[in-house]
Order: sequence, then structure tokens, then C-alpha cells
Amino acid sequence: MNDDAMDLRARNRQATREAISHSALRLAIEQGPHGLAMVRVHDIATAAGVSPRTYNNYFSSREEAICSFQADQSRRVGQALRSRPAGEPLDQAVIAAVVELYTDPEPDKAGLRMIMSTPALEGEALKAFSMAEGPLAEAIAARTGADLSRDLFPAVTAAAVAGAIRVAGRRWLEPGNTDAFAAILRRALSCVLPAGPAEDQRDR
Amino acid sequence: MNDDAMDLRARNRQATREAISHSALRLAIEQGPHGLAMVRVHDIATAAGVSPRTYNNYFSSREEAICSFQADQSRRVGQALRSRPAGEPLDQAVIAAVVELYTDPEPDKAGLRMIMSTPALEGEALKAFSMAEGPLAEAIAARTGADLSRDLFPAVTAAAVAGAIRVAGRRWLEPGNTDAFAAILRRALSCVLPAGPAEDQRDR
DNA sequence: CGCACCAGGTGCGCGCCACGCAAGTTGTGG
DNA sequence: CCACAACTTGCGTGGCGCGCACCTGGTGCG
Repeated sequence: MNDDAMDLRARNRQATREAISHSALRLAIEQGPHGLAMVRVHDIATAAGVSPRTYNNYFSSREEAICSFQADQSRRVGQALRSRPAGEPLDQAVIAAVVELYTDPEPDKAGLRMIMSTPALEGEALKAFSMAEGPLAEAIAARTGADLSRDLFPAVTAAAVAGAIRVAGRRWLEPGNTDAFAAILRRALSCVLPAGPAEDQRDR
Repeated sequence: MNDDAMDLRARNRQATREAISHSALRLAIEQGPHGLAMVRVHDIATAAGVSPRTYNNYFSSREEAICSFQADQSRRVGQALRSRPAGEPLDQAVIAAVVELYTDPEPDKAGLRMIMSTPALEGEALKAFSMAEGPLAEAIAARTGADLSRDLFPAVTAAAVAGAIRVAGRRWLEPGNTDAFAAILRRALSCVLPAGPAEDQRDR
């Protein structure tokens, strides 16, 4: 996050990674979902100002490079939940954390549309969204006092939340939609979030 | 399903597809999660008794071939829910449908472990599980009278159910686990299923 | 019953891609 | 100032996805 918290090496590395990811996404959007096959690795690397060989020191496929911005976003969900006040009920905390993370700034609609409506990116996009699950499950367990290795509740809820975010994104991108992303997110999340971890949902 | 409901062409096609899928999974399991790269397309095709060219008339990647059994399973979830009695509450119907589908017969533990614990298969495995979502959302909408194009509840719940199945599978495969898959599935699903579609969870 | 038709299997070839290897280059710490 | 470590890059290799054209065998029609 804080560039000056890293040494020059790390900052350059981060910058290179972002340059590649950004170029990959931009070129993909330019070609549209149906022309993905025309986006060559060589083009991405050149646009990012590196050699093709370097591109694949960072990403092992075009799909991964294109979707990496979403993967990064997902990785932040756990931390976002942890930064909510401790007393807040689980459902409110999760909703607040997710809405804040996903609406500041408003996500890139073209990018989201690209990764969510391109068949060839489907697997990688699902991977990207599911990257939230691990950290999120840990954060939920920490907040509710559940035991990740015994209770199913944290991991299942985390998966449900990730799924809800994905469905909300799909709905937000639908042609006729006029609602704000935040509103859709709240509605989607409230479908899967209990007020708190009810005792009868803990196991063993 | 019913082989004799299809003409010879379709049956041969189906048989070829299954032969390839089965060979792919078997070879992958033999090499284990860390030797996936050694499973060549040529080996899969030969083991299935077809040419490499034919293999990729059916699947466009090894990953897809290996995970196709799970994709097929997921595609049946919607129909399984529809075959539950109409009066049954949503949560019970979904749990019963999923448990029946996933425990008759008991799933291939080695196969499930292969696709769920091999990093190179992660994207394809997620795709396979998420294939349940569309048909399942339709079935939920049909059962609850919700409108798929307006309400978020069906799609979000379907995604949550798919996620719960995935988490249950992961837990079932854990080394120390002694519980039956059915029991884990029930617990996981009950974390995300409301007793019924509460009115305040319908939107608009 | 026989024939024309077409779905599907196969061989061939092309372009692309992931990745190991061995330099060359640049930041870092003593 | 120097030795080391991290990173970039060019090259070579093996494999893969897929378009194309050809062949074979199931199908439906007269």
C-alpha cells in the first residue's frame, strides 16, 4: 500500500506488476470479450515496457494478468472486516466493510464487465473472487470467536459472501440496471448474512 | 442418463466423452497433484482410445477434461431440487436434494481431492462447482415464486449453496476428518439456508 | 433395400505460449 | 568501493489449441 514503506527493489517490482496488469486489462477491454484471443503476450509486455519473458515472471497466463486487479481487491476483504469496530454485529460489519471496499473508488465498470462476461476468463475470475474466502473466513472466525478448524460457519459464510459479491457485480453490470453498486451489494449480502452466528449454526 | 433414449450417434459421442474424461482423471490421480504437468494430452487420448485431435474436439484443455465429472454433477443440482415435493420448505428441500445427489453414490474421494487440492486445477474446479448456480437459481426461483430478473435472493442463495458444497467437500477431505460427507453437507448448508425466503429478503 | 448426406474421427501443420537456463544489469549492505 | 543478491532479458525447447481437409460410418429418405 504505502510505497515508501518499501525499498526501491520492492517499489520497482510492484510498479512493474501493476504496469503489466494494467496493460493486459486495457488491451483486453479494447479487443472486447470476443477478441481476447487476439491479445498476444507480446503486445501486453510491449505496452508495459518489459520483455515477454519478464511478463511471465509475474504472471503465468494472460488470464491471470487480466484478472489480477480483482484478485488484489479480494485479498483486501479480510483486512477490511478486521478494521470494523469490534462491537458491531457480524452482518453489519461485513456489509459495511464490503461496501466501503467496493465503492471507494467506484469500481471500473469496463474491467469488471470484461472479466465477468468473457468465457475464457471465467475460471480466472472465479479464482480472483474466491481469493477473499481464506482471509475473510479468518476474520469472521476472529470476530465471532469461532474455531476455523472445527466450525464450518466461518468458511461457509466467507464463501457465501464472496458469492454474493459476485452475483451483485453481475447484476450491477446488467444492461437495464440503474441502481448503485452499493445498494445492490447491501441487498445481496443481506440474503446470506445472519444477524450473528446463531448458536445452532455452530457445530461440535 | 438414459442411454437408450439416444440414437447410436449420441451414445457413441457420450461414451467417447466419458472415456476421455475418465482417462484424464485417472491419469491425473496416478501422477498426483504435483505431477499434473507430466500428464500429456497424448497419454489421455491414447488411454481413452482416441486420437489427440479428437480429445480436443471434446475438451479444450486437460483441466477441463479432468474436472468434467464434477461439472456434470453440478449441472444436476437444479433438477434434483425440482424433484423434491412442492410443499417442502426451501431449506429442507435444498438440503435433501444436495445430500441425495452427493451421497448416492458416495463421491470418488481421490477424484475430489485431485481437483480440489491441485493449484493448477483451481480455476477449472471453481468453474465446475459454479455450474450448479444457474439451474439452481432457476429452481429456487420457481419454488419460491421469486423473479430471477428482479430478486437477488435466488441467484445469491444458489451461489451460497454452491460455495457451501465446496467448503463441505474441502472439510470432508481434510486428513483428520471422520464425519460422513452427508453430515458435513447438512451442517454447511444450514449455515446459509434460511427457513424460507423471508419477505424482507425479497427486493423491490 | 440402396443411396446420398452429414456428423464425427483423424492427420497435418501453424502459431503461440510457458518455462528452464545462462548471461547481463542494477539495487543493497558491509 | 566491492561483493552479493535480485531482477531483466534472449534463446531454445516441448507442448498445446485449433483450423483445414479428408475419410468413415450412422441416418433418413425414396
